[in-house]
Amino acid sequence: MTCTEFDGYICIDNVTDLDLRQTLDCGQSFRWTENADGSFDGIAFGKKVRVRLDGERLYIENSNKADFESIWKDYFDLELDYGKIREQISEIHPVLKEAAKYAPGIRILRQEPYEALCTFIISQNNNIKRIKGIVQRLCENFGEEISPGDFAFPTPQKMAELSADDLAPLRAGFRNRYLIDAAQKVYSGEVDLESCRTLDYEQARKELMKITGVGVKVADCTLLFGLHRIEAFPVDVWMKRAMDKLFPGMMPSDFGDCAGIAQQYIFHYSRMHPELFD
DNA sequence: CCCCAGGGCCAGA
DNA sequence: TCTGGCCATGGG
Repeated sequence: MTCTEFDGYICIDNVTDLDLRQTLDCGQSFRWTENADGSFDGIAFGKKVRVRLDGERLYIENSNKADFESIWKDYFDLELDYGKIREQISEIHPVLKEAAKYAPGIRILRQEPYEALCTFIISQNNNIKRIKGIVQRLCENFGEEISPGDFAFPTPQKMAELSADDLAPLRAGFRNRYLIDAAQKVYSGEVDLESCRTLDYEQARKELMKITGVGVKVADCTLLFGLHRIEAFPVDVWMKRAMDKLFPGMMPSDFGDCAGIAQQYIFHYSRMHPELFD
């Protein structure tokens, strides 16, 4: 994998096990939109880019080599061998092998922890389309405008000075006060997101669950998608159905130390095959 | 009118 | 510990 810089864009070659739609539109991030030509526009870590995949070449527009090293290499998790992990987890169960083969281009993004926390607070008892709208309004109203019409995800500092009523324009309903509590506890240091990278898993969960509105599932999603704890295995309504129908008798702990990656294969496979659960 | 959506809180067993 | 009602909002 080498990164070459051109005028205003970069090209990374030998990128395998990556499909942009499978990775950016599979319910782990809510800030990417697909263009008619298959490229995606998105904002992460305060940078607006357009990404495009041509065979094993990943193009990132509006970027440079320094940002690749400090942001995008990790964001797309390009240093983890997903082919090898798929081989490992395919041994666990034949249906998991099938699910992994169905969408081999899924990768677990390394998003900003605070953004993952907030977006999955918003996700509760909600659907992906509406989650995207609320996240967009959150950024437009309270994030820094990094270029005309483009907004970074708001900082905990900015959100901590707001009240739940200030979030009314989001139309997020009962989740408003959860977002404010998250901002205040992260900003004050009462909840230390960075510590959750290395804490014992149960302790990391407890740390996040100090926040009102963060239960087991939101904590697991934050750990998986924001802190790259790939042993996390978030169980939502889709995963409950999948566990009952496709993996009877199995538990999250049966999916090993890359359970989170297995979880994404299963989640995506289940969403694409709703007829399995009729 | 109904039901559901990448849940969590709270009260009452 | 486990369960059911409730929570705002919008789409089907």
